[in-house]
Amino acid sequence: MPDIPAPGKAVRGSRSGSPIMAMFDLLGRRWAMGVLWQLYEQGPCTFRALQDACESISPAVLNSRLKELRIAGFIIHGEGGYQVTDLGAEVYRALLPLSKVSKTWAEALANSDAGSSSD
Amino acid sequence: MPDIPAPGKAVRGSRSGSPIMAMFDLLGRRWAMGVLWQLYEQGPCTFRALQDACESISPAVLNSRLKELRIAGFIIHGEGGYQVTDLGAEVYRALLPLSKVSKTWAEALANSDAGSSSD
DNA sequence: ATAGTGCGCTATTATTAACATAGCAACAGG
DNA sequence: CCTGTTGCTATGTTAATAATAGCGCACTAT
Repeated sequence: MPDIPAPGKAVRGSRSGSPIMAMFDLLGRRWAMGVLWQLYEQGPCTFRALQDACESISPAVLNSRLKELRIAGFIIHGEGGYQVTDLGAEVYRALLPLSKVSKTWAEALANSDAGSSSD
Repeated sequence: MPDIPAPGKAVRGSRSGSPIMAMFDLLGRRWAMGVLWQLYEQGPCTFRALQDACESISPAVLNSRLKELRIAGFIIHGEGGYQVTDLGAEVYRALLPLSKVSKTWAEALANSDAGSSSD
């Protein structure tokens, strides 16, 4: 198991482990944000339900991300299956602005596509 | 050149290409958020200055991320070197809540570490 | 013309992460 | 015992990233 990023320890982009860089290191891995996002939206669910929600994630990667997010304290594996913690929910909410921008992005691309062929 | 994620096209986590999943696919790559973050903080700068700011990014990866972010429309390569676009600045601002949570995370870890040995 | 500098990258090789698929061990119900 | 579901691991393959060296270009000074 590779080391899990955490504030205070050397991470990608910051040898001193600045919190934001540790966060980037943790969430900047394949499926990390997607898993957290889906887990929040689905509510507590099983490994396989989460795997389904992600459409095409392999169990090995899902397990890695779950382990990392669990050690980070963003999710737990309790009664009703996997679920986000309070901290995890905060992270989810911190991703909401990104969702908003992504829609702006989609519109910007739609406009530039429409304009590039006719004008 | 591998394909760059964009809303509307099949991406990791969404075959239909939902904007947020496209965003996750784009930003969920090594260094992607870090590069955008540093570029915004540094202001317009050269390839090598940006490489320095990232402490330990290889030129190949930096170039890949820059290409992807450029195609996405988050950054441009103009007069003063590389710099974020208006859309890129919006993405940066959307990452600010994540920075805030990362500090909460750091404190949570510090507290749990302090408590785990004595209690 | 030549040498030096900084620029944005590319080439190369090695290592690591991720993918895809199959399947295990544990538990529950019948 | 048989079937189904659970969380998860093993395996072989492919893609991504790392680490380092260095290229071609433009500019400057000599």
